[in-house]
Amino acid sequence: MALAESLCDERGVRLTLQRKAVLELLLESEKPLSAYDLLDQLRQTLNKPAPPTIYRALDFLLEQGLAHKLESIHAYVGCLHPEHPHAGQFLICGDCGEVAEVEDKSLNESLDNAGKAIGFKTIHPVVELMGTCADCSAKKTEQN
Amino acid sequence: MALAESLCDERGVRLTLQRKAVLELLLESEKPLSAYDLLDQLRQTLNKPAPPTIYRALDFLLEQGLAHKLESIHAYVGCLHPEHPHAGQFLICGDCGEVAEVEDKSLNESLDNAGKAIGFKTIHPVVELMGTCADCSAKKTEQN
DNA sequence: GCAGAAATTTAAATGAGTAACAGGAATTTG
DNA sequence: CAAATTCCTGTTACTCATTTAAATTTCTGC
Repeated sequence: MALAESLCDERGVRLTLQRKAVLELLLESEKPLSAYDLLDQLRQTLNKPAPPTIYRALDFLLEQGLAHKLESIHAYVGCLHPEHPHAGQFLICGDCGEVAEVEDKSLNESLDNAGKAIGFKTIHPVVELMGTCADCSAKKTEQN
Repeated sequence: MALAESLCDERGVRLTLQRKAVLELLLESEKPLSAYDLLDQLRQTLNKPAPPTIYRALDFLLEQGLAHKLESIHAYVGCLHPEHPHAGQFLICGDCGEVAEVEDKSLNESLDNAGKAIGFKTIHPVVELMGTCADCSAKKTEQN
């Protein structure tokens, strides 16, 4: 969080109240939050935000690399290491809803190569693996 | 299309009128179609379908591996080789909107491995690369 | 303090997807 | 063939997600 502030300072962009509020919620929550989750939670603290407020804040955070959007579940997570731009991968557990962000070197290389054969220039890769996390796998085998 | 029919026959599932209509539209269109695009187009031929009709047909096609959903743009494409289940990757051009489906061996391996380190079991990988296709890249450099 | 830019609020519309329930066609089973 | 079951379709209405447009406020540099 302090890191986020100093980053914005360096870049000369403003981390305003609602932007900070949204980022805080995302970082505190272990699970990804949808835009409407954020809306509901912020209704209690800030002065009655409407959808555009949230979406603008989210757009800002995404641009600055402070948050990520998970396309396959329409939800957002805070980024844990926003200091360098990066293309992460997300492991999304369908049972408990938790998400792990990883950055696999060889996977990134493969991604780069995948398009090259046909001259495709990748700008933003979306890699989201839907499945079951270690904890939930263990719970399942226990039950049987 | 004939392939789709014989596949459904083998599996003992029914490729009904509206399912076939949706699949035809997807296969004919070079670009992905959103559920509402399909809705508009089918309004002219079929008898006034409502959203659930489309979504049910799409669900069926997805289950049978006859179509794919592109999560990052909320659109659907017909699958070109539905005979074996597979985990494809999609290259989506942000300029012209065209989509190429590829299946990269080493990429698939990397995907498998990415989760293993932390015991994550991948069920359905979503890999969509947003970028610029060869044609559109060429057009851009021409202009400058 | 003031002009201009950036950010926010408000209201309203569109796009995406789902729930619930009633009605029909098709296939099985007696 | 008729009854029972299942699967597919139609309709209405709703929720969630996202964007547009316009009016207003807040901030920053001069």
